[in-house]
Amino acid sequence: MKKYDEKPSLEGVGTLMADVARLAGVATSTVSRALANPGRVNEKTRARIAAAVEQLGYTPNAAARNLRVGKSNVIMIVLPGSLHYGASQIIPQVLEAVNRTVIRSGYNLMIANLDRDESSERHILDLAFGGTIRGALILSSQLPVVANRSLGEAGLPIVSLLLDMSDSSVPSVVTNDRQAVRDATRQLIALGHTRFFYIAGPSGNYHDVERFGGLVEALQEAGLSESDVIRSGGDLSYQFGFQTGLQAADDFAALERKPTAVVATSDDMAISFMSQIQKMGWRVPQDVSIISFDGSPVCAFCAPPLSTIEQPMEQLGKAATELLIALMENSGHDGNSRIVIPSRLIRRESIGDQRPNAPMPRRTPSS
Amino acid sequence: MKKYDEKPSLEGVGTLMADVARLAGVATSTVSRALANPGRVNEKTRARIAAAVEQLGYTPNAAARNLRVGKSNVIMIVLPGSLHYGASQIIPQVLEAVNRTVIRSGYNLMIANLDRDESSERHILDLAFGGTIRGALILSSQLPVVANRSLGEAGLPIVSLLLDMSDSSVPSVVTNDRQAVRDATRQLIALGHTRFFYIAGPSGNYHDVERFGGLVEALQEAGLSESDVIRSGGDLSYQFGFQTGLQAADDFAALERKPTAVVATSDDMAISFMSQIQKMGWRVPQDVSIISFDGSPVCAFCAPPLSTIEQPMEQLGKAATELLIALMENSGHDGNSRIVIPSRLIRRESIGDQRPNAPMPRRTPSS
DNA sequence: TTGTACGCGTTATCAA
DNA sequence: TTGATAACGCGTACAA
Repeated sequence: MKKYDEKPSLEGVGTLMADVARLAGVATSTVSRALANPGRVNEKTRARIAAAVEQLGYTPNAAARNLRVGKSNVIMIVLPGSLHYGASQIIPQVLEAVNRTVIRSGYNLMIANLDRDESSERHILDLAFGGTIRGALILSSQLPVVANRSLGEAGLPIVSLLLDMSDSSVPSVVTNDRQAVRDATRQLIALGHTRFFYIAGPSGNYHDVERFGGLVEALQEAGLSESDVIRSGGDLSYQFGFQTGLQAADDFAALERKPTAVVATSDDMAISFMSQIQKMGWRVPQDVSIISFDGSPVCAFCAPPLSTIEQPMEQLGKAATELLIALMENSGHDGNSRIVIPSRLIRRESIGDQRPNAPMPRRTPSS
Repeated sequence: MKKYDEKPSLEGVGTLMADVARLAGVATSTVSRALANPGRVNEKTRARIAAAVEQLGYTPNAAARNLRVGKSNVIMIVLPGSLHYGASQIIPQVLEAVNRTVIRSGYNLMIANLDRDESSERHILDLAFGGTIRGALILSSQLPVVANRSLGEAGLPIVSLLLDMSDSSVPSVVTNDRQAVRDATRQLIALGHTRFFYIAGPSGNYHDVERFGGLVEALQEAGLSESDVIRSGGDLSYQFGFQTGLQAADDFAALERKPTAVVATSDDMAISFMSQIQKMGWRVPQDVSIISFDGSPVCAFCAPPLSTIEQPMEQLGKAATELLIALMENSGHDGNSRIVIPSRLIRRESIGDQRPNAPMPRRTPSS
C-alpha cells in the first residue's frame, strides 16, 4: 500500500460519495443511482441517502463525473476582443441573458475573449479540445484556428450570436439589421431627407455590410443611389464608439454639402457625434436627423432623445443559448439553421422633418 | 472484459496521451512529465514528444487532470443579481479586467449570478463544493449560504471586489469612496453650495454608507450638518439607475427650498436626473450642480458634460484577481488584507459656482 | 432493488 | 532519465 497524496480529496470538499454510502448503510453505486435516477431506488433507502447527503453537506465532484461520463456541463461564450467595440452597451446585456438561460438549464458559463492574438486563440482551443466545454457561443466573426486544430473541428456544437455564419454551416441567431435600416431609412426619406451620412463600425464586418446594405436599398427604392450617402468611420484603430463619433463629426463638418440624415451603427457613436456637432453649431433635429443602433437606455436621456434601433438582446441571448443546448443534447444536429429576431426602431425626437413645408425651419449654422 | 461505453473518449477529442506516447515511442508517464516539467526529461525525447503532440493536435483532458491533482483552474466571479443595478456601466469593465488577468495567469473564468433566490445560491455552492472552482471573486455583499453549506466554509480563497468585507475576514479590494466624496463635497462647498441632494442606490449598502458618510463628513467640517442634505432614491424596486434618477427629479421638484448641489451614486441616475430637471426648467450648472459616480465615458458627452468620480475598474479588477491568485497559490493566506485603490473626480461643466459674486448668475425657474 | 467491479485520462510514486 | 502502476471520485454494466 502506498501513500500518494497528503490530502485525500479536494481542499475543503472532504465529503465523498463513499462517506454518504457508509452513513446510509448502502453501496456507493446505490448513492449514485439515488442521486441521478431517484425512481430506480427504493423510496426508503432513497430517503436515507438523501438524509445522509444533507447531513454531510455532500456535493458530487464535478471533475470525476465529467471524466466518467465524458462530457462537461460548461458552455463557453466567446466575446470579441474588446468588450466595448463600438457596441459597449450590448455585450453586457447579451451576457446576462445568456447566463440566465445557461444556469436555468443546469449548465455553467465560461467566458473567453477572442483577441486577435494567437495566445487567446490557443486558449479557446485548449478549452474545447481539453473537454472543458460542451458547446460554444460565438460573438466573433472568425472561428479560432491554430496550427492543426480549429474550433470547427473540435466536435462540439457551436452557435453564432449576432453574426450570421449560417453560410459557413454555423447555426446563427441574428437580428434583421438590413431590414431594420431599410425601414428606418424609408421613414427618413418620407420626411424629405435625400442626403445621408453613415457612420460605420469596423468596416467589412457582417453588421456593417448588412446595415449599409439596408440603407442603400432604401435609397435605391426611392430613386436615390449609393452616391447619396457619405461614409465615415470604419477605422479599426478607434476602439471606442465615442471616438469614432467624434471623428465622424469632424468629417461631417468638413463636407461641402451637408447631409441631413445620419445613420450611426452604434449608440456610442451617435451620442458623441451628436454632442460634437451641436457644439459646432448644428441643431438636432432641425439641421440634422440622427438614428443609431443598439437601443441603449441612455438614448432616452440625450438632448434631444436619440432614435435608435433596438437590438433585442434578451431574446437573442435566450434563443441562441436554447439552440446551442438543443444541439448539445440532441445529437440530431440539423445543420445550418438560422434564427432571425426582429429589431425595431425606437423613434424619438432626434428625427426631424426636412420637407419644404415642414413645421420646423431649417437653417445653416453661422460658422 | 466488458464494453462499458460506446465512445472511447470525449466527443471529438479523440487524441489521448497514450496516442502521443505510442507515436513518440515512450510511456505515458514520460509524456506527462515532458509536458508538465520539461526540464526533467531528456531533451531529445522531449522534442520527439513535442513533435508527436503537434502532429496529433493533442490537448490534455482537463477533467482527468483536475481529478488527479485535486484542483481545478477555474475562478468564479459572482456578480450581483442584476448586472445593471444602478451601476450598469461598471460591471462590464470590471469583468473585462478580471478576465484578462485570469487568462493571463493561466486560469479560466466562470460567471455566476447571485440573485436573491435559493437556487442561484445553491448553484454557486455546488460549484464551490463540487471542486469545479478554485477560488471566487465576489461582487455581492453576502456570501451564499444554503442549509449546512456556506461559501465561506468551502475551503477556497475568496476575494471581495468593490465591497469591503475585510471585517468579515474576506480580503477585499475597494475604492476610497468615502474620501472621494468628501473631497468632491469640499470642492462644492468651496463654490458656495450649502444645500445638498443625495441620490442613493440600494440603501444600507456598503457603498451607500461610505458615500453618504463622506458627504456628511465634509459638511460637518464646514460647520454644516446632515440636515443640510436631502436623501432620495434608495428604493430597491428601481432596478435601473435611470428610473431612480427620474424619481429623484420628481422628489427634487417637490422640495420647497431647492438644494444647489446633487451627488448621485451612479452615472445612470445622474444622467436621467439631469435630463429630467432640465426639462422641468432648471439649468445645470447655474441652478444645480451635479456630480455622480462611476466615470462612464458617456458622461463626457452629456449637456453639460457631467462630473463624475471615476471608479478605476481596470486596476480594481486586476488587483483583486492577482490577490485571489496569490491566495490560491500560496497557502500562506494572510487573512484580512484590504487593498484600497483611489478614485478621483473628473471635474466637468456640471459643477457651477454659487457664491454671491460668482461669474454666472443664479435664477429660479419660472414654474 | 442493490452490490461488485471496472475504467474514464491523467499525474505521481517508486523502482529500474 | 524512463517505465510500470496505482490512485483521483464517480457512473454503469452486470450479477446477485
